[in-house]
Amino acid sequence: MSKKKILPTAAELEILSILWEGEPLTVKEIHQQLQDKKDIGYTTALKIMQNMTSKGLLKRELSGKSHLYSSVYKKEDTQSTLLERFVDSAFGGSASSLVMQLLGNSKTTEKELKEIKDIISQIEKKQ
Amino acid sequence: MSKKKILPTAAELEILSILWEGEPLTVKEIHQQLQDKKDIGYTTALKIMQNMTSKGLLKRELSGKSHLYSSVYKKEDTQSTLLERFVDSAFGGSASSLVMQLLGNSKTTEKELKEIKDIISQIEKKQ
DNA sequence: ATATTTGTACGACAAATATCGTAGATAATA
DNA sequence: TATTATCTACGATATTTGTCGTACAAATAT
Repeated sequence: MSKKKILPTAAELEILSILWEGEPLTVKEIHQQLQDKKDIGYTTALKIMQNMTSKGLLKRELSGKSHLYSSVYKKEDTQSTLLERFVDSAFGGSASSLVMQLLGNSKTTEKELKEIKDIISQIEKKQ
Repeated sequence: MSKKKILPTAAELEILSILWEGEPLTVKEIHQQLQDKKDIGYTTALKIMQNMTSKGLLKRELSGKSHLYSSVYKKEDTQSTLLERFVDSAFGGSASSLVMQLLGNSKTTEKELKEIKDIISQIEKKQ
């Protein structure tokens, strides 16, 4: 038992986020997209992605001279695991108090509020 | 402008969580409570708390021979900042998709669902 | 007065992460 | 063919965090 979950670090998550929008990608493409956010060297991006591959977060295939990378785990699965851990560590396991913070936060727009409402009424219907 | 926010690490957050339940506390008291979760040495807890004090996460006052520690930032403020960063990094800034994950998660109980609903209708009333 | 307990301070160390430089291989080009 | 560009592989290094051990000071107990 106990397949211990490998969770991405902050830098790794940035790379995963890019991949989830359109896999597979080369290191070059990832590096270019990363430039929008922060300024790191090509080999840094490469190294991180190589490490992620060793850890089992990414897989890759040869394409000509270079590699095409894609994520091993689905976006939703990774998000769900990260979220679970976050609720536990930052909100003592209370999902509702997390949502309370979220809705009290000025950054949560009215549009998002409506979306959240809709989600809830849909879930209610199912039960 | 731009006082950069100091965010607690995982280990630091555990200590903060204890403090938020009843400040101030001594290192000894914190260390004892930490034992429930994990087995670390006294000086480890001490060192982390000293580092947190340097960083500005904790403040302390002398009380006899020992120090009484308390948190500098309110629970809600820290949670809010952590949450904001988490939404950005793990959910591309979309709070509603975070809530969707949360509500789809089997670990979210029906009681929590109701609480979340109540929060939302309260917020709606205000607007 | 001496020994023990209780606390802090400080330094050492390991692990994980992030960062990059350089080397070497292959492909494209001049 | 010789040069340049493009990639990967492989260290080297810095930073952060977590972890203690040891030393030292002060209070307490014997």
